[in-house]
Amino acid sequence: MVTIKEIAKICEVSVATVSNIINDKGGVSDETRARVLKVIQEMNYTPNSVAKNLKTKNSRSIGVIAEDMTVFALPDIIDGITEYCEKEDYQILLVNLRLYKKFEDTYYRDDSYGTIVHRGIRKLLSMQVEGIIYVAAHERLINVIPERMAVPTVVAYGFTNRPEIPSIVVDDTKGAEQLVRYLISQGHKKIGVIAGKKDSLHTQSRLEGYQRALFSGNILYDPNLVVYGEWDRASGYRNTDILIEKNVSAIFCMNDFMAGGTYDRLYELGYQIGKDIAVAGFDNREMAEFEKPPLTTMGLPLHDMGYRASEVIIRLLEKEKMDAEDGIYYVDCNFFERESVNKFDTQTSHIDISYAP
Amino acid sequence: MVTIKEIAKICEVSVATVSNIINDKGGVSDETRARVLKVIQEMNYTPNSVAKNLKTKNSRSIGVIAEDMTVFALPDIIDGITEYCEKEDYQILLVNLRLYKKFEDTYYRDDSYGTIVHRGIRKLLSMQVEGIIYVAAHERLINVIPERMAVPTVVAYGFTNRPEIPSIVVDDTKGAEQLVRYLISQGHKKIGVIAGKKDSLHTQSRLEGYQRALFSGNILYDPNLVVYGEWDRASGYRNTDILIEKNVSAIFCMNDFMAGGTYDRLYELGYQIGKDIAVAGFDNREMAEFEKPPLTTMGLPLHDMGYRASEVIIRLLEKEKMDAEDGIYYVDCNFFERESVNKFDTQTSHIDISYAP
DNA sequence: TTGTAAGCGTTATCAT
DNA sequence: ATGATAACGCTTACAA
Repeated sequence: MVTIKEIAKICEVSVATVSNIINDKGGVSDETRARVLKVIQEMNYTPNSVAKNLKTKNSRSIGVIAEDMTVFALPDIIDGITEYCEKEDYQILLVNLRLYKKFEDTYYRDDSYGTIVHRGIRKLLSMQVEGIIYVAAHERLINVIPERMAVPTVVAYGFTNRPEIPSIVVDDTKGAEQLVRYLISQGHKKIGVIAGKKDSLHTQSRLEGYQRALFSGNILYDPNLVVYGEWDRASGYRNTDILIEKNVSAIFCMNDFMAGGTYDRLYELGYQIGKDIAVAGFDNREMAEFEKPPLTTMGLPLHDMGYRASEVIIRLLEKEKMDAEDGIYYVDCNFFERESVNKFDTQTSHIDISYAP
Repeated sequence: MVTIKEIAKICEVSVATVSNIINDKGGVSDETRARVLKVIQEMNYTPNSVAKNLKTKNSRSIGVIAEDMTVFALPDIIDGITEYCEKEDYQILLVNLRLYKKFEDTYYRDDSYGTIVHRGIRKLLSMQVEGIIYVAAHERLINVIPERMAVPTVVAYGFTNRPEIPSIVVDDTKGAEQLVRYLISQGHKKIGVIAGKKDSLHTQSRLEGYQRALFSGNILYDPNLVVYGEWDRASGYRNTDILIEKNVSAIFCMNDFMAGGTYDRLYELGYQIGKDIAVAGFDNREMAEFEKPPLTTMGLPLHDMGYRASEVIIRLLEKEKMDAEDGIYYVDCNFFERESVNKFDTQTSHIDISYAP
């Protein structure tokens, strides 16, 4: 690798001059600048940013800790991170914890993986990253970030409860509210819910969104219309019957997988989705588009959360104040209107197989 | 950040001694070692690897250039890369080119994106990566890698035609052969193929695998039984009729999307997949598992390719010779036997709606 | 306008 | 067994 010293020697100037030219400090004659630039070009010289970093103490790099790259949310989040970082000319050091691969679905119950996280952080810090973005594999409370981090840190797709460590999360409540408002706008009043696991943050927020939409639509909230699933297709299938018995005209499933199960069951029961009954999902997983009929769903703002996370951390690096007082940034979902929601006409009753109360 | 100098001062030894202790050079009394180690612990000192890198000229980091993180193949490939790199204690610098986002599906027709790639490479090189892994978004000939790369380079999920730049690719031929052999083992002889685009490398290799399987099964290769699609669901749907007219007992779709289209059409036609007729896919996309019935398919060895890519490049760094003579490493697919392939009994004829020749 | 030299945090050589 | 010191490639006062 050619160094600044060699360029200087060839040009018969000092390294300081070369350095000044590279970094656009003034005070260099046009003649020498041209000569030096030409040689730099010819020699294909690129400054060694390790040396530069050592001297100037800014690495223009940020560390990204991914709980598990292969979980569906991560690639888009990281994509968003990289987009903004590229604009601001920051490099990314990636640490993939592979938590799902290592512990399957259980790692987040205790904090036993804390030491793995700490190791990742140390590594990144030793490489002089200026900030760290921790990307959770699913949204929950992240409490493995050490006290007194040496560099600004933000958590994407997870909460921290610590104002000094901003979190970037999905605005589940608003997303669900918007989705259910849409259902209501199509004439639905009796809207069943297949919720996720009861202790999930997503479940709680989305339920609140549902309740808000009902309220603003002047519809009584009937707790009997919400049942809890396990986020998987089977539980969507299983819970559909309960809601059908209650004679709902629309079913809001809190994720697309469960909506898939609802599709399956509804199909067996002889319903035509998008005609006899409405189904809506959440997340906008790849399959949503390929269901028959294509599933209307509320897409997670994965890319936008990553983008926002970069914005927040880079603003932190540049010492500007944050705008979210409590350090929580809610990012809006994206609505995908497809074909699974029919207009509901109160006059026309739909197929009714209710067991009658 | 605490430095080695401060540790030295506190311990009243020289920095050289501290350095020797950290790096396990001998010649230090147990007494001082213990004392220094204790202080290092207490002060939570981590060596600055930028400085270390500058001095020793090995960064233990490799650059990963991803054509587009959000394309389905990439996360698993990168996961494989990170797994091996973690074992070997190499760090990853990630550059996400975002080619699909920037150019949609056309960028790979010309090499106009070459300058974007070069910029990424320069950046990585300036950060002193010891090697570069280029990860293509879909398998094809990659000819944007500059001549005379300053560090070892390998391409994952793409060909280079340059022995000095090894490529890691899917063994499509073997995968297809294995899949079709399986079909044959289930009694199928008249096996239709919905191929991908005719000019695709995947199509050509998978077709060869099909032919090899037929040959070893002593079955005549009938070119009329292969039709070409566009890799999308619609073309699977459309081409199904052609094959059905030919009275095939099994359909091998060269990807899962087209298999989905075949499912749709077969369903309309009144066939029971996995009973009246067999369907097999390729790729093992997420949806394959959720089709009804679950689709038997040949999974792409994404993770394994990434893992192998790291192995190859790290071996290159350590100057060991490669084992693939021409620099191409074929990685085996993984078979997923599910429920879409029935045993075919020659005695029993299946539903026949052929238009009769 | 250009050059000299110190220093960033390490490791490595050579003394002591 | 330990320490002084040069060097890695760069930036930056400051001097010329």
